[in-house]
Amino acid sequence: MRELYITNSLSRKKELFKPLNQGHVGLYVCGPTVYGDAHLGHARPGVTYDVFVKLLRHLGYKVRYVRNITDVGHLEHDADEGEDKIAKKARLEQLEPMEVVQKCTLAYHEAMRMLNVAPPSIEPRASGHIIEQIDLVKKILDAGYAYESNGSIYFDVLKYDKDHKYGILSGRTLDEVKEGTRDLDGQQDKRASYDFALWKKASPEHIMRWPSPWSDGFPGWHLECSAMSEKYLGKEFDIHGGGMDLLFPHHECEIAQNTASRGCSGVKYWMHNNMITIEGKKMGKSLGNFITLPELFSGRHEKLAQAYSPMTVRFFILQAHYRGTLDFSNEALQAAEKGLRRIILAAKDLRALAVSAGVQPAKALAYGEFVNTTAPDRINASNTEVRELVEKVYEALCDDLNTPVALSHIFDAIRMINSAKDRKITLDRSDIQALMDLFDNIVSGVLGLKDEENEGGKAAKTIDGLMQMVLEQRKAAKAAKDWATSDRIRDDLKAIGIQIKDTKDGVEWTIE
RNA sequence: GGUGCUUUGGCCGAGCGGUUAGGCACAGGUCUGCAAAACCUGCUACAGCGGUUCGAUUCCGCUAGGCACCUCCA
Repeated sequence: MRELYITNSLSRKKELFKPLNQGHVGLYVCGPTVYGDAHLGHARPGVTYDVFVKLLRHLGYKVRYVRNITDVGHLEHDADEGEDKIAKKARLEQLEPMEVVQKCTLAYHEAMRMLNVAPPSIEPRASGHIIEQIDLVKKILDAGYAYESNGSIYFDVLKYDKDHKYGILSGRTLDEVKEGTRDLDGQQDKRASYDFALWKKASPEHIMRWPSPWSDGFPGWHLECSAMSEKYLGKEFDIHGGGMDLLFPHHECEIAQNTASRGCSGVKYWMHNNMITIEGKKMGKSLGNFITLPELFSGRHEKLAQAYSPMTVRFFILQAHYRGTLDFSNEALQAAEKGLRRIILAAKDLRALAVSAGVQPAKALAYGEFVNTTAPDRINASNTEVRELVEKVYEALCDDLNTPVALSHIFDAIRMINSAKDRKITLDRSDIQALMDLFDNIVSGVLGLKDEENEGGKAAKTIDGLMQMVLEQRKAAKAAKDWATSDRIRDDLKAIGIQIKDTKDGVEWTIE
């Protein structure tokens, strides 16, 4: 199997990926807290880990991809004292908390589907794993790394730090954590400000509550990922992913919980995707720069100059490396839209080339006759060149999922395809086959870039038929040198968003 | 305040101790009845100041700006 390197947040270095079990990968990614619309920020990990999983599967791994839904325990303002996000939303909208959860989960799924993000193998919910979480709390208590206080259970960070060292992922020492932790009101139950809740006793008005040996209450936020990852992937698994903002404290606490309960940190490789920023700043409700995915897809937001299709958003995300921040702007999205279009059109042209594969173009010239001597060598495509190019794409993807570099090589392939279409170069059958494989397996398969226009199905066929009729008219007009009519047809089509292209091989058209 | 990251051409965004990333935009050309598309060509940048080196955008230090985490966040 091809070597794959990923940046492990634990070491902050690129490491060769070695699965715990030959040929199998266990991957856990922190999913959304379902209390609001899916937003631009959700698209990043969604797309990133989707590409990662598709790459792993394409390389031949069997992947179990677990992505959770947080539907309880995630509190506002402070991890221990705030109101539950979902309960708050439910109160505001006068819904059952589970109605909020259902509504938001469906919306999230729909947004992911539109982005061509495949569903995970397992999508467990925190509320469906209360028993496992209570069990985990018991284990941590038994191991002596937690204490009960007034019906709530807290993790004893100080004791844990003495035995195991707290902060291995974030690179913080306990002293640093102490200094950075604010002292808040209502923390009297905790021995130290940096201790975190494993189980919280519910106040009388708190509606999301479950019985436990300690109190009627609810699990701490960090608990669910430890409990569910162990249940579905085992005490130790390969990769844990999530957004960089979760690195501390969420993932740090997971490691502490895992180690305290199972004796090992549980995760071999930690992967973190960076944030999408808007005007250089992280997206957040308080900053007023919050864009949801439905808004993005419809263009209905004051910051949006137009609507952007899901594929445009996907391509936009893939044009940057997942570990870097990616800044949203209309200019960047518009550039992405055009870049994506180029890929989609090239894919169509390639299919057309493939149909006639093996048939040398009638007017094909000898190599030297058309090559501009000042032109770079790359237009002189050859078997080796296509093969090298495909190899580079794989290399880039296996080098810590470097999608921007992979795309840059794919654009080189597109230049080849276009040149072949223009008969500036010739591609033989094996070249075309190799390029077809590249587009099917990587562009469409792994990167998940698909032709959105071609999804209409029935309607597309009707339009196709109509277009043939219209173009027939135009052809007749042209034959009669009735340029006024042929131009009018072209301009009228343009006005309704259909663009005509006269090529050597006939007329092509695209919907803008 | 603590910790970490970052600063690339008009815009987005890779990368590396010495060789053109790529996309978008822009300009010129080829093709075409015209146009569009496509193709070719041009645009060669790495915050500032020092240092290491035969050589630094790439390593080190300082200065300036930006960001993230430390509080819920993908």
